[in-house]
Amino acid sequence: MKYNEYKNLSYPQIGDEVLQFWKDKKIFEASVDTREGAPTFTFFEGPPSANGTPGIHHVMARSIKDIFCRYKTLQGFQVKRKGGWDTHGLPVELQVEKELGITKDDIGKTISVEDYNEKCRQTVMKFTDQWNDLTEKMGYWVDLEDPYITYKSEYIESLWNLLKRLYDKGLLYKGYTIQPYSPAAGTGLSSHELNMPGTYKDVKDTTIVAMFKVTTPKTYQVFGNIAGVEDLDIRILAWTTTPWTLPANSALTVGANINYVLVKTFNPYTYEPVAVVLAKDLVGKYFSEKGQDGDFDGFAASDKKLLPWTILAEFKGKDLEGIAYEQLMPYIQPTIGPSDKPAFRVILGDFVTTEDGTGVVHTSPTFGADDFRVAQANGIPAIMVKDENGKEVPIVDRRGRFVKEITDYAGRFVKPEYYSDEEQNDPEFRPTDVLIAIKLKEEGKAFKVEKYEHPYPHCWRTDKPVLYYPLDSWFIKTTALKDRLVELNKTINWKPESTGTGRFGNWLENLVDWNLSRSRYWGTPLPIWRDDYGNEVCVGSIEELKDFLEEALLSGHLTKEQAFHNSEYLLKLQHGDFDLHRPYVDNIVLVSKDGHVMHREPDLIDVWFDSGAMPYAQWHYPFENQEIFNQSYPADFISEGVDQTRGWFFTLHAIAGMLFDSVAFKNVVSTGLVLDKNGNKMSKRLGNAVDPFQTISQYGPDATRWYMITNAEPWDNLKFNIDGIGEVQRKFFGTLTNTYNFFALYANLDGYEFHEATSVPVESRTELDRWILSKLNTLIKEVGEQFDDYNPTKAGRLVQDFVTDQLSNWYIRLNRRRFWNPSQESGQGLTEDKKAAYETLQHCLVTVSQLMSPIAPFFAEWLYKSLTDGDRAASIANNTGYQFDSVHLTYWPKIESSEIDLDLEESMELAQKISSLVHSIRKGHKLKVRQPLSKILIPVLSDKTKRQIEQVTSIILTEVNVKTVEFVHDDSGILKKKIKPNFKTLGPKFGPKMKEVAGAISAMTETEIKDIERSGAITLHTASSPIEIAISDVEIIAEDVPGWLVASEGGLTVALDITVTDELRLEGIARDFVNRVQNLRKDSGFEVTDKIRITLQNNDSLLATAVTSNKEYICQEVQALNLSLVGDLNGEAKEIEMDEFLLKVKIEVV
RNA sequence: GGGCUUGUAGCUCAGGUGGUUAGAGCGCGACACUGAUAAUGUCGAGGUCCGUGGUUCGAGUCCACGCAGGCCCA
Repeated sequence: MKYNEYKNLSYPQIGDEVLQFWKDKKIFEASVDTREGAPTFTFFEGPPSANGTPGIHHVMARSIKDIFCRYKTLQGFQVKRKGGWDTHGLPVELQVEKELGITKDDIGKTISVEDYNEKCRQTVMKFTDQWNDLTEKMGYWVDLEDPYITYKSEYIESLWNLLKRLYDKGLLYKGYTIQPYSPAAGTGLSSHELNMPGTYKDVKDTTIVAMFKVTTPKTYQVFGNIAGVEDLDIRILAWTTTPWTLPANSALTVGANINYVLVKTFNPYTYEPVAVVLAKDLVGKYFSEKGQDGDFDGFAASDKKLLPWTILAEFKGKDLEGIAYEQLMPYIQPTIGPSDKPAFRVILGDFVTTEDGTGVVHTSPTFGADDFRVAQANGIPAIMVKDENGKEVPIVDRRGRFVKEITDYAGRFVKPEYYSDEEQNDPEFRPTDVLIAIKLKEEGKAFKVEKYEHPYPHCWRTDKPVLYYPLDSWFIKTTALKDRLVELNKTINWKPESTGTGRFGNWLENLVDWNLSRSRYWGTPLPIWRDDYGNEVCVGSIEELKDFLEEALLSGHLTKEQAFHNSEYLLKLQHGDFDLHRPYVDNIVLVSKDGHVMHREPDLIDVWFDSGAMPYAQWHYPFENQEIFNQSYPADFISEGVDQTRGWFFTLHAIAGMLFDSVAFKNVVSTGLVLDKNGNKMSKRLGNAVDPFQTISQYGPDATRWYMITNAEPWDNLKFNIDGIGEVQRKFFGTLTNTYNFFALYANLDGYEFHEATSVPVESRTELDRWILSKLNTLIKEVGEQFDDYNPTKAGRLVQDFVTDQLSNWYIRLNRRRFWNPSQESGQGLTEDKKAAYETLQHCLVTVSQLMSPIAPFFAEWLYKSLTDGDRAASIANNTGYQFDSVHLTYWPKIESSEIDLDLEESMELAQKISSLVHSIRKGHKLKVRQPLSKILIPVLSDKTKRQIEQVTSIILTEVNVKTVEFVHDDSGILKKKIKPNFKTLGPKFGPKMKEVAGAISAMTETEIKDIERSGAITLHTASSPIEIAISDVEIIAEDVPGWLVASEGGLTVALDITVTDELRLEGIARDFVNRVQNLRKDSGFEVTDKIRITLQNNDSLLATAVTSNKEYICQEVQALNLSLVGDLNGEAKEIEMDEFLLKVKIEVV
């Protein structure tokens, strides 16, 4: 047997078998090796972390990656894809802590850093086996033999090298960020620690609405028009729940589009006249309605409980920008840096709301993250002091006390909770916030002081409130190259585009410096050593580290212990069994040129730097593989989830742009999420997560991949419904398998073999053959275009529609007769016609296997091999088409333009439409297809349509079981025409008069329609004026043939003669008879090739006549050698129901 | 709160540059076929195109404002 036939095909089994085949024959390796020397297509693998188990969304993400790599391989590119593992970072640490039942506090106490990191190293690869297993089973081709692993020394060395390059360019610097900090514990808190339950507690704080005095109001336009402005004491109101930050105030932030008002009133504590600025929406919060436009003159004499007030002016926040005010608590003057502007000004910020407060935010860059950001963006300096080493520090020390420069409160804790219980319980005790409130009231700088209850974060260790506090951090100065990064981004092809221009583009536009520092244990150490005297080195390689170590040892400035650690490490470096992680590198002490010892900055770097550096570090560049790197940079293609936009996509882009003035990737597909079928996020906790292993073992990898890819475009979220996979399996894979089996069944019966040299020339094949080949070539073109456009969804849908609608439902169905025509046994050999049919179908199927192979690699392989294995040896010998062992080693099919016949495609479309219309009429009149009818009438208004229909007439006739097609021409006089306005052309001409014109056109008489057809134009008279209509402004269709049954759709009309003549009736009965005999054959278990003898009991003259007069036809159809009518069958007959007869018949194999 | 994104039939999705009657598959109903048969085909029912305004002769499509979901960031 040449083509394997399959009963009860199991898709998971195909997966297993093909996987084994790939392994045995090393097909993946071959798919790379056979492209040696060809242009490369570079793909970067975004490394997953193997410390968790893979989920169904990984199948999705990796299918996308796999698809384009396979596609480009088919296109002839060499596509190397190195796998990788992300191994550092917080999730690993957390998992280890969970497993060991410890917290970060235990590190260095109950467990050494050394042991802790060792545990991380083991844990991080914990599920590697599962990942590898899934990778194989889902058919993701990636090199797992030699993956990059981010914790390896080579990898880290590359990172150090990149950091050194940044450092040398002055792009790596030490600054600070505002982070949650616990003075009681003396440590910063991660966002994870801040999200722990119980962290936020309701506390009652003293809050102050402070009054910031505007200097020289009349110089500002916004106040300029106010009468008597020079006499006003204008104060901007700003509310704070942390009064202790007021001495550090250096700006006020307002919302650009928020409405503010200037309100004339009195200071509620000093009763001095004043005019205050606050958000309009919040006026009601501070002023009672009774006081509006109240008695100003009589206020002094009143009990002063009711403040009179009146609105003097209203303006937008943006009108206030730049206004200067007097420093509220002038203990310390800001040091103005080179890029700074003066402090104590009004600036704009997007985080301002009118939910509470005054709509003006008191801004102290050292004690608020928003404050810091907005201040930096506006060049506002911070209020800082210098410590004993001349280093700038905030006005609150690390224990939470004011520094000495804040004379009134020097040494006081800013939060009462930092005092001991005893101190707090002293009746004389006043929290610092209260002292500040009193002082401001006395100075006439407070508008309102009150207690306010709100949630505030607390340190989970000490239970004391957290401060937002500036902590040292290392930064990459991404802002310095922002413009270039924006430029480079414009050259990247983003799918979808909006991620690139929107999410990513906006992110670049609003870029801040990249904070590299992480206070952790398991990660890449920052390779910077420094002392307290301004000396600093950045180590860029292991070689350098050796040199520095040697220098340090020779310097004589090390203690005994330091020298011991250093020489120990140096020895390890020399032997190659070193570890660049903590704690080992922490013990290295270097010595500066002027003889000071330098310690490593204790930070680790952001893991995103690890992954963003993979283009270089995966090859241990620049220490090794320079050539490979140069060939494979930048990447042609990457793909990850859209959530990576500010993660991996950014870090890749930033490093490439800053160090190599290049993009890191040219094309990127950012993928959406995989949700459950109800659109909820999948999570193990909710139990709605789908197990990828189970899915693949149940449905096989191909249906799973096909479903995920064709159901939604990659960047849309996918609502994953397992039933959808079943549907894809039945609909697409089932149909395709059936189609193949159909081919195999008859090809084997006929002993068909493919010989390229003697194949039937395309031009001498049938209409249907040429049509499907034309469709096929169109398909190749379109699928290629979609893959080129990185749209696998559209590509897959095109293939699927071709297979189900065109190939199976039209080509195969209409050609069945050709295939089962028993030419071989009747001694004719394989006729030219049959051969053409096999060749056409086989070619279609092989091509389909290629087109679908990127998406469904296993099934495509199975299909390809089933179709071509038998021809392999000959093909190799003759260097012809089917020489490749695997579909994945073939080359993308060439588009044979000469085989594309769009006119024929249109013809066939007409045939399909006409057939459908006839079926519809038959249906409406309960005329089953088996009853032949005599005539279809098709009105045609153009010669082209007529010719196109004529080309496929025979196909239509067989499909709908009608004897003839007749065309009704325009001049026959029996057509009834309908005229419709063509709005597209009429629109520009008539515009507003459209309704009138459309009405006039619809009302045209038969004569007028003839007129416009003849002369190409006509003048119509509407109510207002005569109008000129051209033939192109209307659409004329023949929609009715009076006296006939008619159906029409889209301008195509079909009329059907439903008269059943006696002759047709007999023929119908004969067909019915054939049908019953066929059933009987099948029920009796005869072989398809068996010849039979039929004996029919003559008990009805109509039936007898029908059978006799169609005897030849019947015999041929049911392969009867003999058909006889007898008087009585003596009970040997089978009784079968026909519509109106009781059939008594006997069949036997001859 | 901000940026991006999605909303069309019971479900999953199509619907260049606006053109009047909005499509497909599944599901559902009916029928046909019975030599692709645990297949297959045909026909049918099913829609306030998230809402409200606006632009236009004409809006599923363009604009504005909302509502609901998603992601990222605060």
